[in-house]
Amino acid sequence: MALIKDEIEGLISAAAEAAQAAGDLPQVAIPDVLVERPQRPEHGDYASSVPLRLARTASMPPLEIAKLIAGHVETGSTIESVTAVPPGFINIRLSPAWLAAQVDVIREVGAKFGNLDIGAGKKVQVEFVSANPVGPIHVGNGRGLALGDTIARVLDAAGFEVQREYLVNDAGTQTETFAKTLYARYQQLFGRDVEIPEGGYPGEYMIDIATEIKSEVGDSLLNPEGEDGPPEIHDLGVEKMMTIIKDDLAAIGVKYDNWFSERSLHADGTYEATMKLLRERGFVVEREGAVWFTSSALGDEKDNVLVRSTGQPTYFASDIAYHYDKFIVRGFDRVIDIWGADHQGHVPRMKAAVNALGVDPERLTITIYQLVSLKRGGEVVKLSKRAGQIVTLRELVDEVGPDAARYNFVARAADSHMDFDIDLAKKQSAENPVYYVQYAHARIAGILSQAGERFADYSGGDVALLTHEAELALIKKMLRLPELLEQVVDSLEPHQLPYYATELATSFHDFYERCRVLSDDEALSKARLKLVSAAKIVLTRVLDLMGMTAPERM
RNA sequence: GCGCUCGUAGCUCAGUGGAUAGAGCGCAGCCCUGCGGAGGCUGAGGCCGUGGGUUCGAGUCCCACCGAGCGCGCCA
Repeated sequence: MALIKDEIEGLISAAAEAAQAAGDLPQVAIPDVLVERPQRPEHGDYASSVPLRLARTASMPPLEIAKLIAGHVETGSTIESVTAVPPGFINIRLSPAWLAAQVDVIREVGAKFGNLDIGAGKKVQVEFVSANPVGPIHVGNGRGLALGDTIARVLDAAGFEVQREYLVNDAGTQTETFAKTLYARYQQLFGRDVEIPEGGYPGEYMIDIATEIKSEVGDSLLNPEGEDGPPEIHDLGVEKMMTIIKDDLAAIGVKYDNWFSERSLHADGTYEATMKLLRERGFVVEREGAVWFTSSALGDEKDNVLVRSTGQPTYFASDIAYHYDKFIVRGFDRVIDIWGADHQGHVPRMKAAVNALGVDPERLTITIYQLVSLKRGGEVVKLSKRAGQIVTLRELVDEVGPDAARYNFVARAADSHMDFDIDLAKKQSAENPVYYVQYAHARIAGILSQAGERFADYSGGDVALLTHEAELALIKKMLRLPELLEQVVDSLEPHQLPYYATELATSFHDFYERCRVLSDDEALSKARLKLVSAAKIVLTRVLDLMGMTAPERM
């Protein structure tokens, strides 16, 4: 759908050109017209500072330029007024009649309100979390989950063909250590006096998995004492771990479209094909007994090892093959990788690698989110799988619920260092913005169900009766959603959504306090019911974009 | 030491180079004989880490410094 913002930008742009054509304004280059939303209502609904930026090149006072351009703006039915104000802003006010009419538009568009077509069906992959299958999903991963899933939802709304993917690292040294730990636990269940390996995984869940395996296959995986465990331990363990992880993800409502096995890259020849391509393109050298990728030639600080002197490929080599698969085999137009800040040093070499494969690095976006520190009772809890002191995402979701967990994770910009105070999250659960927003929805549902008794059909309501300040403010807020989505698609910063949701709820609550919906005035009641139902559509949509529910009653 | 990120109200955080810097929580008050008070309204609380610079205009861009997190492996 066309954005009113774009329309206004076009009108101002055209007005500036018209002013030039009329000889009012000198023939200088006009900067891109971008309208902003002023903070103060007396500055109108949209504003442009183009005159201020034009003042120097046009060598005219900005206010005079503003007046000239304002005089040339073609005000149709959408715009109420165009005014030039000091020091040189053009303020634009939308027509109340046009605003009121948008209520019918929103109701007509329905659940799709906010959708954009900027994606034009392009294939985008969002890969996020991809935690190694060596332990349950922890709270820190929750941030990546909320980010990734929300980005995917927004891209989907913007017309991209989106795939959510989880890379299962089933081939690395970490899962080997995991398998050794598991085998030690397994042996312990048979009374053997063995200890879990150095750097292994001491968590309780390992005993649970071992017990499960024992109950399923008995002692059939037990090798003679002193020997390593059979490979089946590894595969069975990874499989069971992935089942736990999938449950954890389901608990917070994230559904992946694809689970990609790292091992498959080696099994199906993708890895070999990738190395061959890198070699052909001259980015591979052998040195000190290892095989290196010359990333320093492509802007990285240093070269990186692809194949260890032991013959084992590094994680980095697998990751290059993985991206070869994403871009060249599967043909995604765009790939978005979401990584924690502990992988930040990996970004330049991954970009370099994609470049080396002959893929435009612009097609790969790597979003880094800062790590989460957990606070409990004012004390910082270290998040470490190996220390066994993990706080699982499941624990958090069980305590605060999936909606609150999601809201809180997505509400922080990825760049910001996040302190997640578990005690506070629990304590505030009744005073949370989460419930503030959901309450607005429940209130609407209450009104609508009550309306059913008196106004079974309000579809004939005349929205032109919606002229109250609070009504118009609510409509304006609703109309912001598509603009916001455009912004999120552009920045990939979905933390704007929760803030918008809160503002929308505030606009509704304010309207509710000031305007009685169900009254003796039948015509006005019907018009307001339309407004309320439109607000319900938009609230539901923004909650859904964050993966949250819109409860009918609380 | 070098690199990335951050530093905004008591706390947790927003703030596409624009006009008088915002929200939630917390704090002090006020508003229910009409649709859900998990609500509304008012108030207190800020040298936007420090110092320079760019600009008509800087919380926002650049540089330096201070402080915090992360990284700098033939780990992932």
